[in-house]
This record gives sequence, structure tokens and C-alpha cells, in this order.
Amino acid sequence: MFQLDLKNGKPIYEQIVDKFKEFIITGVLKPDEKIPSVRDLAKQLTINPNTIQKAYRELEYQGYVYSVQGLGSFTSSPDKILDTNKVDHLKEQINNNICELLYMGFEPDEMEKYIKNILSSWKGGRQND
Amino acid sequence: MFQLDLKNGKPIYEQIVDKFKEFIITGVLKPDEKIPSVRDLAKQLTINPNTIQKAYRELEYQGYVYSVQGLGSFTSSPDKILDTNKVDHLKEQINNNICELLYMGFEPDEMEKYIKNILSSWKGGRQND
Amino acid sequence: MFQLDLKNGKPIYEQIVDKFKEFIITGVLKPDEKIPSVRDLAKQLTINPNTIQKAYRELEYQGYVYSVQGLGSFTSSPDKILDTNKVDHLKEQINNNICELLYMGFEPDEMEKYIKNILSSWKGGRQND
Amino acid sequence: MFQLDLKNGKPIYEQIVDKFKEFIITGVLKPDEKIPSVRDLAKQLTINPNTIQKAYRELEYQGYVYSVQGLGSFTSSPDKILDTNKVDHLKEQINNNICELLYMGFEPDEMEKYIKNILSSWKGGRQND
DNA sequence: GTGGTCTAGACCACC
DNA sequence: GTGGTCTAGACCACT
Repeated sequence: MFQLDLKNGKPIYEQIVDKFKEFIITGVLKPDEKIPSVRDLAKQLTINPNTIQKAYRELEYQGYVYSVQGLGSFTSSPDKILDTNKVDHLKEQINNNICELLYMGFEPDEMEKYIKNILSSWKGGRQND
Repeated sequence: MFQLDLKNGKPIYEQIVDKFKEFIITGVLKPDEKIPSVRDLAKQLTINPNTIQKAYRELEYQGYVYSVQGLGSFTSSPDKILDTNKVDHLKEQINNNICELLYMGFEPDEMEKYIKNILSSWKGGRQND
Repeated sequence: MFQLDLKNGKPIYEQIVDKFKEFIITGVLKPDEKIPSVRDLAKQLTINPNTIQKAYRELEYQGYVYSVQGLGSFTSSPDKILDTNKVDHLKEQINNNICELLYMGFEPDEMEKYIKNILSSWKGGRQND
Repeated sequence: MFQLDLKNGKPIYEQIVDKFKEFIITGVLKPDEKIPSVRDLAKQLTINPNTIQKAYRELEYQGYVYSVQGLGSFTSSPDKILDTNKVDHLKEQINNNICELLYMGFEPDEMEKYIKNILSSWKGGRQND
């Protein structure tokens, strides 16, 4: 399903969380789609099932998946609810990263183009929803 | 000089690194300006000198400060050399964060305005350099 | 595993870094091979675990090993990417050392033989990769 | 006379030692030539005279300069005496640096050319002695 | 005074 | 079990 990168220092469970979030956000995984069982994914990635378990718990806590006893885990549909804390944190992080790039000599015009690209491809990719 | 949050899970030394990076990037600290000695800052923040030392070393690795035995630590002037790996990493992070916000229902137009704001205040703040 | 010299002024952690680099460069340690845990090596060398940790972190910065929480530390496979700064620094150091030897009366022909020896044994040792 | 680089981490006195050694070895400073007084050099480099003092002591210990009471310090003539310890240390360092470059992907042929270059320019530069 | 190294020992997060 | 963070306090080298 996806590759882990042990070298980048990120905890394994966090990489799994991020990958699933990416798939859900970009629409690779549709709402209410079943995701692999803990044991299957653990076997496939050859890592400890506890690690998968922890990742799924975190995804559930963040509202990206829900689990049904005896059936498995499924992706949630987006809530369209703006969690103010999370929004503020994300905005601040975006701000910091942009400033760091600018400080390194990245051109503001280049940056604006890059952002527009992201936004337009978002609108495009979401027209079929 | 600044506040630490000892509860949010983020390592103390990392908070210090981020704060200094922010000060340097935003121009609060000018190039080759002396920063507090390891012991002074440790006393001021009432944390262990080793923790400050670790933060300063990390800042040195990342190219934001340099230290001279017997003299002190100083902010580095930016080399304006784009490290491809770092740029790619920052861009990917920006992309992910923006997509996550959009997925949560944040309006693309709102986002564009927010980015423009960052860029214009960057240009403005840098005019006096 | 190896011997330390606590008297020669060279920091212990640096000696460990150099030893591991030597093992990795000469192929004694193969890529992605597990290296001793921080605590084990500390016990074996009868030095403090923090010192080992520092050495491993330095090795990680230099790209020779990577660490995974809960799993251990492993040798990295070389990326074969020539970092211009590092190359220049190494070349300058070689140049300086050679000139110093020549100045001390070491014969240029002798030197040429010595270098050829290094190069040929490098090619030989690497044939099995 | 020369520039100091505070950012590279090397102690200041060591940089001075290395610079003088380089000048003496490459023949920029001829044997028995007078070198600047401690106070003059300190003023010129805007650093503490004690630091110069320490550098000169080290140069004297290594046999590159000698000082005469009331007259100043002068460069020594090369002794042509091979200090076995030093020779072995330098050779090992050359070996290590070459292997590190080769490991990084530097071509052995390229390396051989580089060394030959050093040796031939040494012979050329020394014909006039 | 400055930064840098090291120890002893505690605690946490991850697998 | 693993690596990572932090403290308390000692000692060294450099300016």
C-alpha cells in the first residue's frame, strides 16, 4: 500500500497516520471505505501490530477514521467543522515554513505561483466529489 | 527573552531552536549579533545549561548561528544558498498543511488572501535591510 | 569492538564517530547493518550512555547511520552524492598534510608510491561489493 | 596578513598556527624571516594578544619558528628530520581522508591526478630553493 | 568570562 | 527492549 522511511527519524506510527491522512485528504481513499486490518497491514509492512494499532487509534482520535467492532476500520466523511485550535496551529506552521523558505532566498513570486498551483489543483481534484 | 511551554510535549531544546530561528528569520536578531551565553540563558529560563547547549548546537548545524570558544555564540548571516533537500521538504510540508486546512472546510479564497498577506508583509519588513 | 584512548585529548565521542566511519567506509559494517545499542556499547566501553548517544547523533548528521526509536541504530547506505563543501574541505586537508610531509623531507616518489598503494587496495577491497 | 574564520569552529590560535605553517611550508615566508610582533598582529586581527602568544608558543614547540629575546620571532629553516610519530599520524590522516573521498564516490583516477598535481607543483615551487 | 565534554542517573516515547 | 530528553554538577580548553 505504501512505503515506510525509517531514516527520516519520524516515528513509524506517525508515518502511517500521515500517509492515511494524505490518502483521505487527497481523495485516494473515499469516505466510508474500509482500510486494511491491523494484522494485515502489520504483516505487509513487516512491523509490529501494536504500531499499527497505535496509528489507527490516533487516526480515530483525529476524526479521520472510525472503527466498528467485528467489521474493521473505515474512513470518515469530512466534518466540515473548523477546529479553531487545529486551524490556528496549521496556519502558524504554514506561515513559519513560508518565511523560512523566503529567508533562504526563495522568490516571493515563485512562492505565490506555487501556492496558486496547490489551490487550483485542489479545486480541480474536488470537482468530482 | 521568551516563554517556554514545558507541557506541550515539544522538547525544550527544540522550542528554543524554533524561537531563535524565528527571531533570525524575521530580522529581530541581526547577522553576527551576539546571543546570550549558554549559562545566562539557562539561568534566565531556569533550565539546565546542557539543554541550551544542545539547542545552540542544533542551530549551528542548521546554519543559523556559530559559536566560538571563549567568545560566545553569534547569529550567522544567511548564505542564500538553496539546499534542495530542505526546500523540497518545506514545500511538501506547506502543501500538506494547506490541503489539510482545505479538507477541513477552509475556503481556498480565504487561504489565498492569507498567503498574500504573509508575502506582502515579508516584502514590507525586508525593505529596510 | 574497539579501543578508546582517553588520554590523547581527542573527545571520546569523536573517537567513536571516527571508528564507526572507518568501519563503514572500509566495508567492515555493511549497509543497513544494526550497530550496538546505546546502552550496550556504553556498558562495553565503560563510558556514559550520553557519550555514545552524542556519537551516534553526530554519525546521523554526517549521514553514516540512522536511528529508529524502539528499534535501534543502523548503518546508512552511501548516497554517492558529492557534497561540494565536504569534498573541498577533504581535498584541502589532503593537500596540507601532503605538503607538510614533503616539507619535513618525505620524498615525493615515496609519497606517490604510498598513494598508489591506498588507491589500489581500495579498488581491490571493493571488488566484492 | 590573513583572514580569520570564526565560523568554522576551529580555535583562533589554531587557525593562526595553521596559517603560519602554510606560509612557511609553501615558501611564502622564507627561513629566518621575521614574523610580526605579538602586539602588532593582535591589533591587526583585533583579537586578544594572549591568543597570538599561544599560537607563537605552539609554532615554536612544533619547530616552525624561534624567538630571540628583545628581537622578536623568526621562521626556522626546515630540519629535514623525520619525526616518526608525526609522519605516521600525517600518513594515517591522508589515508583516512582519501578513503572518505573515495567512499563518497570520488573517482580513484581523479584522485591520482589530483595527487600528481600536488606533487609536481611541489617540485616546481621548490626548484628555486 | 566563554563554549565543549563527560558522568550519573532519571524519565519518557516508541516498538 | 530501543532511542531521546533532561537535570545536576564537574572539569577542561579557549579568549
